[in-house]
Amino acid sequence: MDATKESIMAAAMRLFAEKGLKLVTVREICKAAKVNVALVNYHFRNKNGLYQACVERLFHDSTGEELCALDADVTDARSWRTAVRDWIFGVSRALRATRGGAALAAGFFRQEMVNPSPMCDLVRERYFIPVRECLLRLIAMAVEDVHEQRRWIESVWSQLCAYALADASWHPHFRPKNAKADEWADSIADFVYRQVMVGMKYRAKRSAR
Amino acid sequence: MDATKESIMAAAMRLFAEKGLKLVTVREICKAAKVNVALVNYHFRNKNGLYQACVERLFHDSTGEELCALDADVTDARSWRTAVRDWIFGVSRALRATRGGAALAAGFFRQEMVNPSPMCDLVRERYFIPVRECLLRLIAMAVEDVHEQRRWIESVWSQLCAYALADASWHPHFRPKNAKADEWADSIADFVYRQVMVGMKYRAKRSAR
DNA sequence: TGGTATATTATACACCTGTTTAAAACAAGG
DNA sequence: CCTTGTTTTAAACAGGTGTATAATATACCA
Repeated sequence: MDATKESIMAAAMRLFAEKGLKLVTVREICKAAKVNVALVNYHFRNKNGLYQACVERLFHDSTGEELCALDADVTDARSWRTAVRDWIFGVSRALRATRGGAALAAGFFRQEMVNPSPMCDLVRERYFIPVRECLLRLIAMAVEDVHEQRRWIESVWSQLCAYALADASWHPHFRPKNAKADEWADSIADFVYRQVMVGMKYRAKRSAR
Repeated sequence: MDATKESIMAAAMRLFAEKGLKLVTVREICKAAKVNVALVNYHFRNKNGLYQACVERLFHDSTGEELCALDADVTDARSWRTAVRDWIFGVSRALRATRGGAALAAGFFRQEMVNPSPMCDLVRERYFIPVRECLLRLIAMAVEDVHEQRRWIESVWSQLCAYALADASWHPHFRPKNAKADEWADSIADFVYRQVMVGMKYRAKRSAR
């Protein structure tokens, strides 16, 4: 019954994540899913409906749940540091995942970031904002000024996103030769972590909460 | 004579910068240029030829020339600091230009970065690399380790690029309310500058050169 | 087994894509 | 004037796009 529906969604997710809504054709999806062209309209109303279904599923079982709770157990400077580090490495690896659901989410994210579809809002509210909020809470434990907090978030976020946004064919040109892609990316994440550690110092606040 | 040729190129540049090679149609360009559809093939061989002509012109009178010479006059710590600052603000403003040739260059850059065309190499060699090389020379005056130099470049570059890469519709969501776009972007550029100043210290080297 | 609802198929529709062609308009020099 | 070379035009080409339709196949329950 919905075996074909699943087959279509699987192919669609892969292709949409790779090329975005506009550059993927319905026939392309159906050929990859080995089903008739009319079935996407039958099961999903139209191309946009299929895209919408993909986004909703992908960000319903929200990919970044553990990234939103990293600030929960912070009690002292040491746990704060590990939380920050886990967040940075978690986001870094999520954004450049190449396999599994995380890779699909990263693809949709990249597409929506650069070429927003009507589903852009959902992706933002359901994924970006919550994940960033967690980092905001962590940073708020160390930085007083609200604007400075935002600048720090933007700093960390943009450095990690750059890898996901730039097409993969660019990376080799901006990387030391003889350096493996993953190792270099991790070394950059570590650099961001060190930046944060140098730039701010955790201090326990008993005031709010 | 070449009045129509110019008209076509002007319209094409604007549209390519906005939507990229694949999402712009020949008819769309010709309608904007108020010329017949066949003229783009007559004057530029085909759609790709037109795109190629746009890129070549745009990056021939290379937009970022002054950004490549900022390290020339550095003699002491103070001139080094202003050179770094000028580079950061120069690149930041170039990448988010909204008018003139710089805006077109920024658009093509964004498109090539995310959805590379066959002209990607030219854009990289003629624009990215030289501009980044200048920052590399500046950083090399303060940081010994070669890998650390690269990480710094990547750090600065990615933070500035993030603004250009993310679609403009995203920015309002990641910005303090009541903050004007340009002011906020400048404040981020200043933040990057401060990061660099905190992270490294200029020291005169009489060794090489 | 027959009947009904669901799922799938092949095909067609109207429109858009980049590109081509042959005819027309134009320029300028003899 | 006519001729020659260049530019512009309208029309058409072959192929691709999303979507709709009517006919078939399949499932499942009475």
